[in-house]
Amino acid sequence: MGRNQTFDTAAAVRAARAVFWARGYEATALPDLERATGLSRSSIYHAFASKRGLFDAAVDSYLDEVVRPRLRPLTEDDVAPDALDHYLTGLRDALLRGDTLPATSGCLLVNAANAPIGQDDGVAAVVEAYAAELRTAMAAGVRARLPHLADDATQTLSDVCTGLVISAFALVRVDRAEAARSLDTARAVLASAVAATATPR
Amino acid sequence: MGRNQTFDTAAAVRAARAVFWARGYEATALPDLERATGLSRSSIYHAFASKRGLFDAAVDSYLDEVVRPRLRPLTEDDVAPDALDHYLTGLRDALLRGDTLPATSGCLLVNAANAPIGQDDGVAAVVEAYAAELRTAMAAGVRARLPHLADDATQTLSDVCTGLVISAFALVRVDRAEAARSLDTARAVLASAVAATATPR
DNA sequence: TCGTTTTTGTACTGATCGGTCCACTATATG
DNA sequence: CATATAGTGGACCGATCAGTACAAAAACGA
Repeated sequence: MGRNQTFDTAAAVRAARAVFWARGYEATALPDLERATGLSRSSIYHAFASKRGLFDAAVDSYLDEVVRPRLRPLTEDDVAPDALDHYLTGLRDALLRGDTLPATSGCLLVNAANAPIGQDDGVAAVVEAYAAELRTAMAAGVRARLPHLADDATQTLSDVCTGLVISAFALVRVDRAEAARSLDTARAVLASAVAATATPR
Repeated sequence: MGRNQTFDTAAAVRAARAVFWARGYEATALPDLERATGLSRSSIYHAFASKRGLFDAAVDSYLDEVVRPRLRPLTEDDVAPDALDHYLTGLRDALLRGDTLPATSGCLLVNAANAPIGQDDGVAAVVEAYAAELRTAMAAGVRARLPHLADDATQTLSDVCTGLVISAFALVRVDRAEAARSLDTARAVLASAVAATATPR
């Protein structure tokens, strides 16, 4: 009983997500969100209770629709040997590709971590979990490429990749070339580890 | 002729710097700056012309009084072999040391890069220059430790250190342990490069 | 003493912020 | 039909924002 919702919630969240991604939580004003979603303020508050509620929905959708799809080849049951290299080159290309959101605005969550909203316990927990997810995926990629590597070397290598991915995100907004270099460095480290294992001197 | 300035400009900038560092440019309000500096709004505008002017002064003082002193052992004419490891452990300890500004708020410039103020060309240029300065210092540290390393390996190694330092800064606010891990990873990579060079198999 | 500069206090501007409220219309079920 | 929910529009709230204006006081050199 009662009227059905006419707009697509997921689409509205995606539109809001783009604004939060590009401008950050604090700098995004209600009129921006009304414009992006095509919804009136009343509808926004009806559907999401608050600006913060919409942001939380945007973060969820960011993880589900942006982060995890890109990470999938590294999180599935069997991981291809070149999956990690593909991830790094794919991300590199994305950061260099014109005016896309990743290129101009990096990572929604890394941005949030270094903004006032990052001090919020809930947001901090999400970012922390994201970093852990990233690190697990990197480790899977390293293991797929170098199955016989010692555990501590595997961990160091995946921590290197994780850190360089994060630093790439932290730098894109200001220096796209430096961000790409960061990802190339991760690939170089990986390649030299492979070379060292394949042809021990 | 005329009254002399009674307050210490450098001290006022330091006080403002701490607020910008902890809260970011956008979230810092004029009353915050009045409280921190002990100056009235009139005096602030008289001395620094604008909030932005004070921020620029804070950034300069951050580079001169925070960044470069810590980097000095790596930027002087002759660099000690263990200077880079000292830098990394020193930074690691600073990020873990209680309620200091680096531990709670990371790096003023990395924070600025991921905030709306980072879109400003002037600020972006400063952050870019900072990243370059960091990378040069890391390279000097690597060369001091491994003088006979090939050029490309030296560059990769210093890029790894630079990236892991940046990622540590990008994560402290949200996950102090992960940030420390990032710096430990840099040290581990460095150590294994040393081991590989010292005892080639 | 006289001008000059520093510094403060206070009040103000115009704009924007997130959020609320309400009246109204539209569409669904029963 | 009644009733419940979806959605809009617009006015409004109190708070806050960066920045300005102005007068007064305080400390300096000449």
